[in-house]
Amino acid sequence: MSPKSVHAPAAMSVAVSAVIFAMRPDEGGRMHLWLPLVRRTREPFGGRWALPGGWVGADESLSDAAGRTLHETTALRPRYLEQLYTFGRPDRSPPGCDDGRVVSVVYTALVRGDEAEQAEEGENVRWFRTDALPDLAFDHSEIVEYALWRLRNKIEYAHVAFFFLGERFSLRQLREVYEVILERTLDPANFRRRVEATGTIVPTTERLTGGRHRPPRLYRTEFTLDLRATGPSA
Amino acid sequence: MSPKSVHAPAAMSVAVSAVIFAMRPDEGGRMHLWLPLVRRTREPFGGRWALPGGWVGADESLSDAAGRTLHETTALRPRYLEQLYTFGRPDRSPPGCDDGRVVSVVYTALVRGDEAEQAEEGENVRWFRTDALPDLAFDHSEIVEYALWRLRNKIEYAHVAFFFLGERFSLRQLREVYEVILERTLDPANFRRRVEATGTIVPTTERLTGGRHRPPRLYRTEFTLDLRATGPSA
DNA sequence: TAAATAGTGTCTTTAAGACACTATGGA
DNA sequence: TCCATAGTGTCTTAAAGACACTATTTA
Repeated sequence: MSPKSVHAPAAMSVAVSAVIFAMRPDEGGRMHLWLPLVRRTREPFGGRWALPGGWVGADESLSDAAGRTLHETTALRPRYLEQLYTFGRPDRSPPGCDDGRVVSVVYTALVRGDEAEQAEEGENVRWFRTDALPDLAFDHSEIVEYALWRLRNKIEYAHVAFFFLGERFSLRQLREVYEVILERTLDPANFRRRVEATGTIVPTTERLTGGRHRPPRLYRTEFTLDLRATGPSA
Repeated sequence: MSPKSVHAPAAMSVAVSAVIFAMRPDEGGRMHLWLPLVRRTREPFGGRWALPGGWVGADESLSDAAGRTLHETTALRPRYLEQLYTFGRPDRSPPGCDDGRVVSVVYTALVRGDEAEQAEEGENVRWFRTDALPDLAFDHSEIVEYALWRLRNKIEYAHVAFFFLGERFSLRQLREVYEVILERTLDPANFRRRVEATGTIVPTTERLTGGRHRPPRLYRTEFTLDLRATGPSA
């Protein structure tokens, strides 16, 4: 038997959240993926960590709302912001929750490591390594898992790695982004050939000095994300 | 200057729509991609064709709502239903529209050709070839374009072609699905090798008789879509 | 036996991976 | 001069494509 048809919209709130990824070294200098979480100050899940987010304004697009709310909590302004998935199970919030039913449109954002440094951190905002996350509020653990899965797939066929890096980068830095996300090492020689063949990077005359070894050439990319390629401009 | 922060949810309605694809021959026997549209009986866009859809019930998941509303209008029960994208620009509905602001979670569904035959058709529900669509209501033309783009990409790496076919199928039928979606011909020999190598199809002892030529072997697949691979169970 | 499609074999091209080797700046 | 990493060359393997060829059923 089918459920009854619905002739009028039900009462529902629309929220946005963001999974914000950054590539940063740990204390030992090893690179990892990190994301910022905010501590909930209210029930439900008071005290638990959650993805940054908030309500969508009446005259605001979903992506604008995602950009605004993540800026309000983390002070970040990512260059990359893409819709990930919309979560709307009726039981997402525990029973007796004030907010009623909430549909969350979740975005993935990518920021550079140096941007992440500048991001405000405090008692209620903190960066976590993706391989050492606490149990999150709501279904946010599941959401992060899915965002990681999508990022790993996406990096294989889309030019998203550049969003983790600055204007100029060495091939080692680029390779490190791939290695951390794919969780395996890549042959430097083969990686170089592959990425050079795609034609998405351009060598500059600059070199990266400071290491105690031969300084690598720096590259740049004119590549700017075509949003039509990843999702409509919505 | 940033927009003001939003401390309470705004009034918004959540709707679902479905882009339902089927593979069917035209009068001349040539295969094409088709989708069912419904004629709007109310303003805005009264008389224009639109994607089937409706409101999300208060205690209904988004995918359940998508399945229910598309069944109500087309009588179809697709085996494949996947979230495509969520559209929420504030100006999606023309000004002065009764429904207020609407956020639409759009799903893609795949059905077999013989199922499509059974689907009710009438004055207000009709199948259209994807290469000969009228101007649709709202932003639905843009949505269909994006769904087509995603389908073309998806068929390259995911096992979605089987959802267009019945329990048993010849390699030619499978190849035809690929050819129609990718809009190019594929070498039969190389296609056979490629699809056999993936191990997703199993030969049966049956053959497809009736043609005036050597009858092809029929294959089947135990493959059932793992929804975790395409999107979380939401 | 002719038409038509099923199905096989094989050569070429291209991309990916393994890995040895040379190059060069800094301590 | 040695160390560490940058960067090159080359061989092997696997996959994709082109295309000739054989096989089998129905009209």
